[in-house]
Amino acid sequence: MVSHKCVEEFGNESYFLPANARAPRSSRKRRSIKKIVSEDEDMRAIDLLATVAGHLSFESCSSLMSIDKLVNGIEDNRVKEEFPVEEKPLKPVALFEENPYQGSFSPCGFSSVINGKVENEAEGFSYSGGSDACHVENFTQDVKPGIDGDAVVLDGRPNVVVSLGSSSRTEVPLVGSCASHGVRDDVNLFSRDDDENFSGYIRPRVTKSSPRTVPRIGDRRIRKILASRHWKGGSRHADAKPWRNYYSHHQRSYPINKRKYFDQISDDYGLRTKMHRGSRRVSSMKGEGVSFVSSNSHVKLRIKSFRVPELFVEIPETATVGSLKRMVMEAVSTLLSDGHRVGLMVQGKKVRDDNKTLHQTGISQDNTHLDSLAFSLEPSSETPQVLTSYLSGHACEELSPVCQAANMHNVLEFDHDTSLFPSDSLGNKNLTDDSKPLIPVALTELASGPPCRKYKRSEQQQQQTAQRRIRRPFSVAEVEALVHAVEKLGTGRWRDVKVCAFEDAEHRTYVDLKDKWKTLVHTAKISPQQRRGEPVPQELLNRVLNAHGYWSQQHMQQQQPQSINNKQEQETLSQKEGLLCGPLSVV
DNA sequence: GTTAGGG
DNA sequence: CCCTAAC
Repeated sequence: MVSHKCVEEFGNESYFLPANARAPRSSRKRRSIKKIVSEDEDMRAIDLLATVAGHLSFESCSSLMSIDKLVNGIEDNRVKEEFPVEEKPLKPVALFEENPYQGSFSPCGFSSVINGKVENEAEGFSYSGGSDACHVENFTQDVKPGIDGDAVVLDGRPNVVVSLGSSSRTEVPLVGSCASHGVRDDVNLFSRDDDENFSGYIRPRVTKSSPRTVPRIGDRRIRKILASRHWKGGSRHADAKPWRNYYSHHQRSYPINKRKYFDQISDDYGLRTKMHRGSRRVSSMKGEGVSFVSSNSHVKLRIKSFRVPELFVEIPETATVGSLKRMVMEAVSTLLSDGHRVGLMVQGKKVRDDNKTLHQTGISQDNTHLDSLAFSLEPSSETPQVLTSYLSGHACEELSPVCQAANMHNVLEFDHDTSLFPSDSLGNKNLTDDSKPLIPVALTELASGPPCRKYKRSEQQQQQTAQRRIRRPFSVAEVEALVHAVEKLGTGRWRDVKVCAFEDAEHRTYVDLKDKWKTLVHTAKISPQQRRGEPVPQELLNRVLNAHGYWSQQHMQQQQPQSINNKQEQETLSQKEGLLCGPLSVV
């Protein structure tokens, strides 16, 4: 709560309006333009990608089909197991451990799919997506920039590539009958974790006869968009961005079961639940909804089903149904056993802090949002570092043989609930009528001169593709210093704040400070239960609100200088500024 | 180079 | 933390 008294005090003594303070930028209209441009570019990118997907699909004479039924077909074999809460140790796959974010780049750099080509931005090394483009309308598509996976090369041909989440990289040989038919028998599985970190595999393809040069269509802007999308994986906040919405829904865990099946087994689970009432045990991966059964101070949950991360399957149409079933079964089994953990969402928000009590999280016996709780399976790794694995030199070398085995193939995908496709903010109803999940399979050709040499990419690539800085949460001490500085200097003078209070903190830019202040204001406004990370003392948050309110008011008055205001006071206060920088330094 | 704001 | 328009 903002104390009126405090505000008064700040206004009289603690806050200083700089004599040269400029009108707040908020008074300048510019955002609207940017937004329009951005959306437009998004649309262009989408169009391009639609073409790609359509091409790929059409080219391979395949049609999208749901393997939902196939998934159901393996239900009888579904795994019953407990899901350990504790995380399994991550596999040491990251090449650049100091920066887990590097994993966002493909083996030879960032890859994006543009008009059927995959471009490796960093190395100027591209693949091409086969023959002439076919436009297929009403086809939804996706891009998977930066993908991880292990190529399994058998008999010189790629076989099966499965990548499940961040911590599990599993190679599952396909046991299909078509292997003997001389048809490439490769199956790719893609999985997305709950944090929008995509894991998967892009198999480049070489069209031996047409080593054409891949035009670098899609200006850099588009590639940046794609890259940017990928980075969004670290974001914790849902926003209204069309792509964001898309990913939010499609990269989230996907209920492997469908309603039909669910109904069929519901009774079974009811029984089972009773048996385990009050127990921590979870004996099923099924069931989506969760309901409460209250009694005394205990919260009792019934998990009707579990979500597993979305899977993508790529398989030749000549493969047998049986092989596909086995493959899916293996994938699911692997998913459950290899480095996944349980995720919890309450009212649409992921609960990451394992130390919070259920009550603090909002899970209480008097909780009335019975449907607001959801469990999911998710990769045990939060960061996209697995993707890094493909940055290794060996991955690049493995690429070549893979590329040699170009062939048509089909892409199947798990059927999605239409409800999972929200209308985006552009007004596009899921982009297309029978929109399907994206099928970003990059088929390309190896461009001339593979610049992808072992252990040679890092320097050049790191220069070309600026690495995202690691996340460095602000300590309470830093927050304190920031609050103090803003109290004195106000918002809008972030450079001064930096110089005065964070001069020696190399890793804190004034933009960082500005951003932190933004989040602090937000944090101060939300309920303590909704806050995450190291708790900021309420006292500090109160100061944040006070200062924010005060300076906002100052800015308002500057916009509309109706009141003559106290010119002399400003001057007086400005003179004091010099004294303020001393004790604020934070390292 | 800074600032503001959306992502 | 990133990106970028507008200064």
